[in-house]
Amino acid sequence: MKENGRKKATIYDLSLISGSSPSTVSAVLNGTWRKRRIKEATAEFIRDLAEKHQYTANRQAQGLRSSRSGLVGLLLPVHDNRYFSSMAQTFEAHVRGMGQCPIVVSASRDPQEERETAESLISYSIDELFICGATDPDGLHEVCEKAGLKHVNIDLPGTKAPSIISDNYEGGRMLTEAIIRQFPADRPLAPSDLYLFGGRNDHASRERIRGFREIKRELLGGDPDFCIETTGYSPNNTRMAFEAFYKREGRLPRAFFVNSSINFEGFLRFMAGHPHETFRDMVVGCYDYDPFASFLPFPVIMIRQDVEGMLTKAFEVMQHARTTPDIHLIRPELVAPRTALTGPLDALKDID
Amino acid sequence: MKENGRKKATIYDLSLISGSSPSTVSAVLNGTWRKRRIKEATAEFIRDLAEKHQYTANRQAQGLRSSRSGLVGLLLPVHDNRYFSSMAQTFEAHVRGMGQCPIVVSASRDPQEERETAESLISYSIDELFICGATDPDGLHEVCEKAGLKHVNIDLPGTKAPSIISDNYEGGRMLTEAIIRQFPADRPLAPSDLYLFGGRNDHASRERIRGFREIKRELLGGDPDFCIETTGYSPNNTRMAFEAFYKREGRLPRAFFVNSSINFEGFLRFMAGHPHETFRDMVVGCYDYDPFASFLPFPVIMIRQDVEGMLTKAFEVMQHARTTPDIHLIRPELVAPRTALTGPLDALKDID
DNA sequence: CTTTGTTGCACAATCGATGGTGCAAGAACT
DNA sequence: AGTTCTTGCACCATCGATTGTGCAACAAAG
Repeated sequence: MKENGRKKATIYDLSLISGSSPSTVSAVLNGTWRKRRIKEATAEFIRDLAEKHQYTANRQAQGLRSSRSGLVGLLLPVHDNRYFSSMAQTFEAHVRGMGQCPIVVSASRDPQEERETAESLISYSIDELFICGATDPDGLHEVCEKAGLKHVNIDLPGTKAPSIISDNYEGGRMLTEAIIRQFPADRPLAPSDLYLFGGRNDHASRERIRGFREIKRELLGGDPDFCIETTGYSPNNTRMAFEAFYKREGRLPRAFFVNSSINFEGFLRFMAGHPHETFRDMVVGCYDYDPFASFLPFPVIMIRQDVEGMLTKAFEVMQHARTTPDIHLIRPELVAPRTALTGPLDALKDID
Repeated sequence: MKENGRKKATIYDLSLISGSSPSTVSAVLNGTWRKRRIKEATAEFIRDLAEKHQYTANRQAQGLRSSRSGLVGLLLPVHDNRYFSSMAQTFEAHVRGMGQCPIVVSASRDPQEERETAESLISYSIDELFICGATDPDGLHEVCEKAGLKHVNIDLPGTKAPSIISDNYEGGRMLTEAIIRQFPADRPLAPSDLYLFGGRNDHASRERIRGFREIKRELLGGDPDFCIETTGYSPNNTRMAFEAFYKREGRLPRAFFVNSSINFEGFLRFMAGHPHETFRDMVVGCYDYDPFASFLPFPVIMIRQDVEGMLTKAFEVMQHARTTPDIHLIRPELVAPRTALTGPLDALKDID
């Protein structure tokens, strides 16, 4: 009906139609009108007009003037993985709940790319940045700091901004203990039967390994160095580590701990090249949860990090604007084999 | 060293320092300076200054003036799933490759939320919108159209904008045929042995079902209606469908086709409540690929949609600014059981 | 009837970049 | 020397909102 042809209505359009000034229209539509002592009736009238003309504010103009964009960023290593994608899903729900707009980007665990990505987000004047699993949190801190951008670390800690991370030490212990207890007392695990694959020299890996080694010593009475193979985070390197092991030993370890589902995917690649029988009597623990992985043909014990808990804490820390580099540990959850947990997907309304 | 204390440098700052006018600085830094006949030397000088002061343009101001933001949107149903998260990953690479900024959001397969999300993106003046798996593509079309926003549909077609979708009919046939051929000739599948679970009344499901039924008739000589159970896309409804089936029949079908990995997750929930033996001699086909699902304790044949191919096509269509609602079919790939394909993750550099 | 307050709004500067237009200085040409 | 180009840039309006300030009009107080 209206002349709402192609271009969006602005406060100036509404100003002309309503006979009020642009500033009045602006105040009414952004909620500051009481402070400006604008009559209820005027406000009412303008609000109706806005609705009728489907007015929505131009966020760029708003942002330019107020230097707040309404954008909240989440920087991930990658999307394509259950842990990070559920982080994205949960993050989005939080941000939308606050009336802001989520913007999720990945930076491939590359310090340079991390910084450039952050710069790029900053050029859009994002209001806050959640840094998840960054390789170089302190480098990112500098970039953010210089731009006056509030930020917290998630999953991997930095030394200059608050960090919310999984309790990797405890998680490592829980998972390792669960692996060990999976074996009956009559054919118990020897220290050299239990390996750890994956991870690199980051805080998370180190803590998990610390937990792994400690509990091995406690429960198995030993903890040889050669049982630790840090392969980095690439699936292919992980596969090659398993191939090498297999070639060397003629078999797989009776049990092993994989540092993440991405490393576990490397093991899948190994599996693809070997027959079913290779994987009997084997127990795997994985520091990540993936529902399909939980049902593989051998017992897979998993750790599910408390994504909801971590993000809730992260938003809380962000609000209180603490800039002290405290570290908050969030306890993860042990997931028994053959377990299908519910997740963010279950929030979907399923209409047909 | 410089006074680059807290606030970012603007063209005005550089203008003062360089002695050139803001418009000259602007032209130099945005590349239009040749058109404006600015001396090479001047340009050089200003570029150096910009670098020294770490100048980056304020995208909001740019966007406000030019009504182009450099943001490119991808609207997904959900993040938390291998198909969509790999869509996000690939999308991001494309967009970044074009020097733009990706913005990926999900809308839970809810038509209302889809529209509101699009409106919200529009208020940021995004330049293009890729609509993936939308429940109501035509509703979204209207919203975009009204704002003059270029858009294409992916995964689920609309009737008013170009669409790039998986060849669901062919994929349905391929997958069904592969399931059937998994059974040896001496104990072949009967028509009533092969079911289909999941999906709703959308284009993708309909086409897959059409392929499923046709090939059943061709190869098995029959195709009873009761073998189709459309359960929607929620894991829980899918689980309940399997529970009901199991209670009714006292067993599972010898083989079934699940419409998506999300429905497959519903089956996992069923599995969690039943012992291993329940799942012997069973074959599953799933219209989606997940590496872990491929290694479950029974043969799982999967379809991998050609995410890279679909997006490449989508960007191409977007560029050519076709607005005719053509439908482009992209052939998916059949994935044999126990297969670990490489994906976007493999592009990561893995440094340690 | 003046003085002092309050109410309700309009005006105009501003955020940082873009792009049309104008204009001086020097070159080229007659 | 006078006219016409060309070169190289400066000026200024503009995008759509926000916000500090000013000021009528009317009410209340003295």
